[in-house]
Amino acid sequence: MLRETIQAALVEAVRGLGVDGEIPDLELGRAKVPDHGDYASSAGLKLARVLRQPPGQIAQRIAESVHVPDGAAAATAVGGYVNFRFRDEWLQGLVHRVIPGYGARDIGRGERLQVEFGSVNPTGPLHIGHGRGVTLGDSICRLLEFTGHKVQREYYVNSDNTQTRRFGASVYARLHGQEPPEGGYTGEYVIELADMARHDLPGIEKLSEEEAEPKVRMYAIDKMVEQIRATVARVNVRYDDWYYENKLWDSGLPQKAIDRLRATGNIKEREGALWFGEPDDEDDDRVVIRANGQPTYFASDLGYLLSRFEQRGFQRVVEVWAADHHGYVPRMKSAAAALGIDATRLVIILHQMVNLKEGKMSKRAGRFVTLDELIDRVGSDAVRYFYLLRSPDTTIEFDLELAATQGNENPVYYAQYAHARLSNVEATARERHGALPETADVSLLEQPWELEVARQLAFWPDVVEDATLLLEPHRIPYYVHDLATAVHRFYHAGNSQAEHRIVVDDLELTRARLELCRAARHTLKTALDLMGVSAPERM
RNA sequence: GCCCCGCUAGCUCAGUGGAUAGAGCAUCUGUCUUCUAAACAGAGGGUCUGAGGUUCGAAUCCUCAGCGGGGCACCA
Repeated sequence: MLRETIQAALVEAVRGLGVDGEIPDLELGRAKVPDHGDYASSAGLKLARVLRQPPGQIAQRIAESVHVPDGAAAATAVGGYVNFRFRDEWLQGLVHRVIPGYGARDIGRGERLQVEFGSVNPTGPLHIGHGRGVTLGDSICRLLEFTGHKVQREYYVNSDNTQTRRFGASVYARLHGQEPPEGGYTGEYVIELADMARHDLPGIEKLSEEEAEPKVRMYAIDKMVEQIRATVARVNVRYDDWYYENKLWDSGLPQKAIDRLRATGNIKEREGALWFGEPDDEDDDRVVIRANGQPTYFASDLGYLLSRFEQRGFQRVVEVWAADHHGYVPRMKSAAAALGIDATRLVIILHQMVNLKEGKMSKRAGRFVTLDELIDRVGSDAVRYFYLLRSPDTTIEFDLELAATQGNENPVYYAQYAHARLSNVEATARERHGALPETADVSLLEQPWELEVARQLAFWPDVVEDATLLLEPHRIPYYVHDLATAVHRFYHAGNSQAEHRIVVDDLELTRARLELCRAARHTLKTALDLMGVSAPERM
């Protein structure tokens, strides 16, 4: 990967200037102005103090001595900056080296990690806010898998908590033709679930409430999980495991965690309940076992930590949560630490909410717009593209009217169209020319719009690395857009001047341009795959 | 009151402490006898919420303030 190579060359050149101690961050990054080249570093400015020399002079000496392997890029000093520009020959050669899966690097070295995402209470259909979590989590998994991590994708199914009990009670009430209890679930689907339960659980109505409620609840939860599974599959989201809370209780891990924390002084008894907190500080204490003997969700989460970090041995766990759970982050971190688990192994990604312009969502009232409805309206590809386009820190204001009327102006088509065009032109070449030379002479790729495509390809590994290390998939659609722009220009050059078409009479030239098409198409496909968006061959 | 996120072009948003702050949409002007016009070329549009501070250098880091959203349960 070139960025890393240049960074190393830069450091070596700085050593050559006689700097032995720690070298400050030389700020090697993408040059923002085309005149400055492709990568730029403020090395001269950074070292001015250490070397007690003018920045321009330092940059000059670095530019003269720096050795970029393979002659990949040329260095020039401008002011205190050292700028690097790709050499055409290197860009041409790169085109050959782009194969399917280009950009993958073994960053993870086989690290076993779990990504737990989308785990909403199975008490109703997924709405558009949940859609953000599942697509974000799924793309994080795809990135990690692409970069040498061993990923397990998990959905934690709450089944025994207050919310799911309320849900079960609501279905039970409907089963008997009654209104759901106070604070229960009132959606139409609850009535449907009651009808299904009546059919699938013969005699359920005759049982006492005490006997019937758990059966009805588990039945309804299973039905909801089934529905959630079907919904996420529509947006290409896959899970390895659906981990049920009741399995956790059966394992005894929550009790084991509590016992351990009691020994460390993190579990305290007060007002008839068990609390978790710092041994000598009551301020942030949270209830683990209620005064009535019932455990809270926090008790199960303690066990869940042990399940993953100890019993199943994940080196790292990534959790994707909606931002309304942010207050829970410090508690989970301190719980992990108290259990003897290095808290940095627990990575929590928060994403902001998804709002509708028309008004607030309310799950209980059943007025929400479901993820299924959204997919029906705009299609899976657009759903994923739009969710992933935003940084997790930004609230999405979903304009349903606009989303529903989207056509040409939809950015997902821009990227897909580039892929389809490339596929089409390759097919056209086969039709028109039949057999082409086996190998391409990439040195024939010398037009600026051709080299620009290659230049974009050169940046792809950087994007993959940054997105992986920062767990920020939104970098991918922005890259896809840049690459698609280069592709469209490359293609379009042939619209105004026939000799610049990809398929021309000159077989050697055609072959070279097809090689560029192939490289760009593979990279577009790879990037779209990471987003879970399809790469059509025809549109 | 405390905690989290945001505030960048008319709108929606990018932007690892670096040079002249970008994109899409919207608006306006051009380009199909064509390998796909779902495209391309171009134009206009900015007090990066405000005030201090750190730094050779701040949209970016720190402090304070404002506005918007979210959270502060023996719910999850």
